[in-house]
Amino acid sequence: MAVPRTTKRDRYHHGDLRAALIDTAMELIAEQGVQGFSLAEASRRLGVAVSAPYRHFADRDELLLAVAARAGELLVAAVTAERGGDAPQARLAAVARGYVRFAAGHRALFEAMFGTLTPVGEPELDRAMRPVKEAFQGAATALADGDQAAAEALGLAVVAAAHGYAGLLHLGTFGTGEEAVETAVKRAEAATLALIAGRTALTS
Amino acid sequence: MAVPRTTKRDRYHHGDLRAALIDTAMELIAEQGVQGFSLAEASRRLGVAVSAPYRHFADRDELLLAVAARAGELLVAAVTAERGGDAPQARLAAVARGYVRFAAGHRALFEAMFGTLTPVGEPELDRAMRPVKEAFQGAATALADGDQAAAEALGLAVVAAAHGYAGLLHLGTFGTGEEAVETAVKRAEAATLALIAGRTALTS
DNA sequence: GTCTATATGGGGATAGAC
DNA sequence: GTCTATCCCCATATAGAC
Repeated sequence: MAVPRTTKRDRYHHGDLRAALIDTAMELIAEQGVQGFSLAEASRRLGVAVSAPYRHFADRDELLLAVAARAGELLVAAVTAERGGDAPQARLAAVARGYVRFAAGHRALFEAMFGTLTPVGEPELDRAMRPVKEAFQGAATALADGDQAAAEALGLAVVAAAHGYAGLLHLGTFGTGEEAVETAVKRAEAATLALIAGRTALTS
Repeated sequence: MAVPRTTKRDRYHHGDLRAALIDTAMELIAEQGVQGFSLAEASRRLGVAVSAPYRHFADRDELLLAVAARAGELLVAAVTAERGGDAPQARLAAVARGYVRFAAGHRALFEAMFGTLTPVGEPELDRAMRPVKEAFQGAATALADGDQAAAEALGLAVVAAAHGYAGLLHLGTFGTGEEAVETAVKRAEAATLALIAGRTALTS
């Protein structure tokens, strides 16, 4: 009655359960959100015992942390993929657009990175965010006239704005659907340009 | 051994279980975070059966939604309480400071409002945020020269920035402790001033 | 060292009694 | 409106098979 998991001969060892768990977790989270995800269901999908994951992760949160780190890589990729002209202003605005678009297109993963699960200022999460911040600051450097502190301040301000618009979008402030996404993206871009225009106020 | 709940005679009916549940939930959330909160524990604290809450809330999420709404009221109060001079710029900056300070001082409640729990663009949550946005937009109006759309855009931009700095603070970007809080508050204030200075770019 | 089988305890949720 | 009883799912721990 029971369906055999593989025709040949079930390998006793999965092979790469750790990576498979992260992949499956990301799928489940994308389908049902973070709270809808369970170790048990991930194990079921992979055809392993519910206790198997504990060979690779101390607990559920540790797996979620690994997921958040992977999501961070995807976010970096999304942010650097968005292209927009050569002018420094345009590049920084493009990064902000990419950030909001990622949040819109991968809502559950985005929430997995920043959601409640965060125990207490998890250093792993800040580490995952570092490349993202660097992407923003890299684009901001050209606008800072060699002033390191100014570049850092501008980059962070644009990250914060993009992050905030993403949050408002998820709250429904701009409505729902593709139209809402575009509104949020446009607003984040405009705010980026405004921050650039008024950037002398950032380092008072 | 068991402590009687009332000296006189335990009323079979609690009286105002709904309100008591919201209060207790806020306490538990403040103590242990959102994920650490359970209906069962709240029921235990109130001396009622675990099934009693279901007369007042459809499920756990519905109670959390009520908590988020209450947290929103506290946030509005915190935001309007922060005073800072008469100049429109100073008032708007004060609102932003209040927002970040609230996020810092009531982290768990703040996360309860914006955390993962949000099913899908819950309208209740956006409703809870509306007064907050209005507080920002009210302060922004004086800077918009009677332009309604400009006031709305500026207000939202400042909300977004404040929200973003709050998120970065919780991630540990500015470190931990009171020092980190002050850094985030200062940065949010500076970003507000920068957005004001460059606000013509917001409504292109 | 990696996975299975199994057991414990807790929490969410429902049905029917009071 | 609340309680008791009940079910199911899940996180986690332990012992043992491979």
